[in-house]
Amino acid sequence: MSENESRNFIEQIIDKDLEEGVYDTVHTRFPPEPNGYLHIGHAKSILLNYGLAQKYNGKFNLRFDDTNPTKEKVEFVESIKADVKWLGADWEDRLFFASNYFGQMYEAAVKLIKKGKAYVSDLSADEIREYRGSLTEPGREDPAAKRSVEENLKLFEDMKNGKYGDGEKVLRARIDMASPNINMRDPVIYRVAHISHHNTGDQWCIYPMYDFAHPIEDAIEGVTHSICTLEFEDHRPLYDWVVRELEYEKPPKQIEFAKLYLTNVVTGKRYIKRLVEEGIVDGWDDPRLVSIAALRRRGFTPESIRRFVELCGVSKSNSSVDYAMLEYCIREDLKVKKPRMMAVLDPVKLIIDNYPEGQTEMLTVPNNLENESLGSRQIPFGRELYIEREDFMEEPPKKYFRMFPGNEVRLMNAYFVTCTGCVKDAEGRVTEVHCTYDPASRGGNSPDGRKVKGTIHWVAAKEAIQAEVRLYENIIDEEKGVYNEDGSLNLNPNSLTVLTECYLEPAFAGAKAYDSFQFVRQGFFCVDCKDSKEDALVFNRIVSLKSSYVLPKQE
RNA sequence: AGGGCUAUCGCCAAGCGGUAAGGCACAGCACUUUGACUGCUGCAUUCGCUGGUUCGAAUCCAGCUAGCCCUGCCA
Repeated sequence: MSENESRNFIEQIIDKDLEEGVYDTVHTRFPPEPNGYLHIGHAKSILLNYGLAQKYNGKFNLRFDDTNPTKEKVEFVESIKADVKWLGADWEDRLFFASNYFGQMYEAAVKLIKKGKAYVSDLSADEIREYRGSLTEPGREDPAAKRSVEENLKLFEDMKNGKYGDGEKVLRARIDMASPNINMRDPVIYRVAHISHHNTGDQWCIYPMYDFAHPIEDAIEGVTHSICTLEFEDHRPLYDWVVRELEYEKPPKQIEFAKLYLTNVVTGKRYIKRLVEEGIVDGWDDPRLVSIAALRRRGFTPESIRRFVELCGVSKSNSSVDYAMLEYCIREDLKVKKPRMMAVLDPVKLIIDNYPEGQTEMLTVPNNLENESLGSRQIPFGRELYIEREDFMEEPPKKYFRMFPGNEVRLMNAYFVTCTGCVKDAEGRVTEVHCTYDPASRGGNSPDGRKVKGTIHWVAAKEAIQAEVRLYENIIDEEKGVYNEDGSLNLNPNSLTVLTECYLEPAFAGAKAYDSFQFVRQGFFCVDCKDSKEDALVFNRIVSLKSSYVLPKQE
């Protein structure tokens, strides 16, 4: 790391800690609860934690914070592991489960009881809420708060041994019922739940609460900087209380940062759930969503997401990053890494009248002019081609320099052609565009040095692969924002357009799921995996190139 | 008198008492085997507001204002 690089506020804290000897190493963790799928917001946390470990030559753990069996499933454990791995965060051999510490947590609770810092309460959930007071009024002491250590020990053991039903008893930390911070008003730290746990099965019927469990998990693993989001700021005094009362040496320290929000994107679980249930999207990995799986399916690379998170920065102010920033990152990444291919999305036939009928020739074209290491490929060229409907205009506006009668353009990497006219159907719709070619201009340059202003892409009609292309746009209408006045989601009805008559270069025949490509003037495409049938290539258009189709403004 | 946090360009974000970095977006020009890409140029006399301290304040102090979070036996 370079000295003059500016450091974010977390790095500044770490620098200070290292300098003052508070810690002599950096150890971070990503602690998801396995209760759903990861999204772009989690990516920020993962990459932030992993990045810090890398930067300071420290360690990074992946830990499942599975202390509430009512919400957790193994299915999510697997998808989370896959997503974290895909993003490139390497936890090496440090994959942990909070549930594996249940024994130590139980002992920690016993220790608190012995110190007189915790007691078993008989209050119901409703009563506890009532006793807790309100934002402006202090809470009242729990009637059970004065129980003896011996009695608490016995009761807690009974809780563990299944003597009580769900909700009958809880263990509370004895802190301060009058604290202005509601989290400190004798928080519940253990509850009874007779439910099978995905990892520990029926071994336990009491489970620790997050506020109690999390600092212990961090301490056990030797985590130094426990990074979480802003809403936990109020919990920090409790975090500190737990590690202090449990007398850990070099206790971990909690640091909070602002979550990543994207403009005009739904990240709330309940909204996504609704979109899925109502069939508006086709699942948690629908390309219009921003789950990690959706981004992957849409062709985003791990590198592009890493870059994005890096560009967003880290701070404590709530903010919403412009979606255009994400698109910029994938464009940047793909444009030097991927071949630039040709595809015609809205085809019209182009017939070269002076090209021999039945002849096909192979042309060698560079894959990417900016990256020679990508080599070149062979593409077929023939008498009949497909070009983009918008690349021909019978009566062109000013400054239009693609195809129109009498104009000469370059077929990219092929020949110069001069438009001679078009054929229209009964409705006046152009069905064929005609032209003649200059055989001397093979490869796209004329030996006499004459220039053309326009270059267009094309695909040989006979050899082209017909594919279905799905164009995904943001599911939220960008003009109106995320919510309507009544609080409902403001959905964009055109968020998915399916084009069935699209023609791609034959080179795509071998494309695999998740392969992404850059297309000349048309953005980036990714081979979809989910719905692709055996013999059909389905492409998702992922990002459009800015203003690629825009004609000059007409006066 | 409930507590905590935040406020710098349309969107992120540096800045940590010495006179407003950078990126995205946007606009213009140039270049171009696509009008993309690339390159260049432009884009906050001003840092939520009002006072104060200082030779000097986005940075320190005071008082306001606005936004976010907190009354789960969720995390």
